[in-house]
Amino acid sequence: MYLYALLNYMFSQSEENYLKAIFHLQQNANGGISTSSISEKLTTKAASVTEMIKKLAEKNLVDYQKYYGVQLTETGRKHALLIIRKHRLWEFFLVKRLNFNWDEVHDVAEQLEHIKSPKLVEELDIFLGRPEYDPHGDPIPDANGNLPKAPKKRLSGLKKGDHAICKGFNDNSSSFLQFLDKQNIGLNTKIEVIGIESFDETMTILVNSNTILLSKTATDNIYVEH
Amino acid sequence: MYLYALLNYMFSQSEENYLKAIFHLQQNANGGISTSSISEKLTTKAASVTEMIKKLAEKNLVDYQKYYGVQLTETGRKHALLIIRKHRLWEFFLVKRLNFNWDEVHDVAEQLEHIKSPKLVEELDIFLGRPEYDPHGDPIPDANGNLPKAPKKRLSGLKKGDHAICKGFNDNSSSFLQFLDKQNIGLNTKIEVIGIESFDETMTILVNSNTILLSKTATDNIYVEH
DNA sequence: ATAAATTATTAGGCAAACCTAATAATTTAT
DNA sequence: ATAAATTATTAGGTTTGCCTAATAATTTAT
Ligand SMILES: [Mn+2]
Ligand SMILES: [Mn+2]
Ligand SMILES: [Mn+2]
Ligand SMILES: [Mn+2]
Repeated sequence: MYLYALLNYMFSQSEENYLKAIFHLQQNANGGISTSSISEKLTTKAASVTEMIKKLAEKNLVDYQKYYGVQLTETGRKHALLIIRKHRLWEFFLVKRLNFNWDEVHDVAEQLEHIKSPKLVEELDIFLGRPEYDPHGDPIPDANGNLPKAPKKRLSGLKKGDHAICKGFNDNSSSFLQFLDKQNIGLNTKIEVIGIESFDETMTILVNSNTILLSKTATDNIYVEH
Repeated sequence: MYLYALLNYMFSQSEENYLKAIFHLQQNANGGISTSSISEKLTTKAASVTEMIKKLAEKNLVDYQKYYGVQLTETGRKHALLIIRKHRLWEFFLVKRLNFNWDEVHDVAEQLEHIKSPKLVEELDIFLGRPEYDPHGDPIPDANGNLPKAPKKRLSGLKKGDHAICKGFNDNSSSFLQFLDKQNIGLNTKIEVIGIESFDETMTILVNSNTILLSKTATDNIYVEH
């Protein structure tokens, strides 16, 4: 597709990182994305964000209204999804083919997602068997930017006696992923809720016949299918 | 290895491209590498080269004597070899795993060679079965920067009646590689010299029972084992 | 040996992507 | 409704890596 090829060579790494950040911020927000939230996500200063936002608006990747934040245009959204597609395909590759652990792949994928080659993305996708989810359970957009949107439910929403399967995480940080490793919780792990403390919502669950305690913070960050 | 890890995160893409260019220029030259040759190889202006060279000298990657060109230091050479290792491993990956043709991989490898992750290089190498040669017949340096140095002989040096096996090319440009494809000449192709025109050294060779004519320019650019 | 031609360096600028400090607009509190 | 606090923008720098034009050193030709 011609548009795709064009899109693919047009933007700098920095611009791509802004698009991705705005896309992710839009997932849990309605209305314009604030300068400060972008600045926090990218650990840059607000002044730099304003500057970049103007450039992105110039290129029709975002709609920008001074003092009222930005929103991705359709073009901006498509390109953000392409970067996310590449990020997640590479993470899958690293874990499933190169023996990386799931807590080691993010930083490398942050680099690989900027490699510009439409053929590479397509062939990698084929090579990997067109995976639908990355190693953290996050959906991989297809070549047209379509996301298999499975509505996610938090483990913290379950009740005593409920059975569930772990399907993803809100927090993909190495430290949380390593914690999950220690508790033997991974993608598609079967879980049973044994009990919930009334005073702080600490949850007792059963994982592979082991009893484990999880804080409310932890259970909030675990998505399940129920 | 600590030195390796340090090296691996220290240099910009631009600096790495200079190191690689200088390394390749040193292969066919003795003494200092001239500013103009680097400028030509990287298609930048001489003034930019002088500037960058000073920075590389500052970082002890090259020895630089004003007006007499540069030479890589041991550290510079090690790092150049790491970039070349990555470049060639990725080319191998693209051709052998992702169905790229050998004339399509160079530009993508130019991007991939700058990805910074020692683990990625090592795991990729293992995944690919520790290949010794890239798809163009160029040797892949090992993790310590050692190159399997097979002395290369030009096809143009052979005589009527000689048999040989194609082992590499001096020119890795898409156009030359595509020309070779058309003539059914690839790595390890068996060749027999049928005759050589005395006036322009055009060579008649036998490839898979087909008779082919190759210009002196072409036979100069084909390396053989004999 | 000197002049001409070639090659390299320096000087001075520019664009991208950051920054800090100063100012302006909006939002929240009184 | 006004003042205070918060958030965003603008103004003015910095660094990296590139450029052109001017100058300097080296090499080649006479
Ligand atoms: Mn990630
Ligand atoms: Mn992920
Ligand atoms: Mn190459
Ligand atoms: Mn190659």
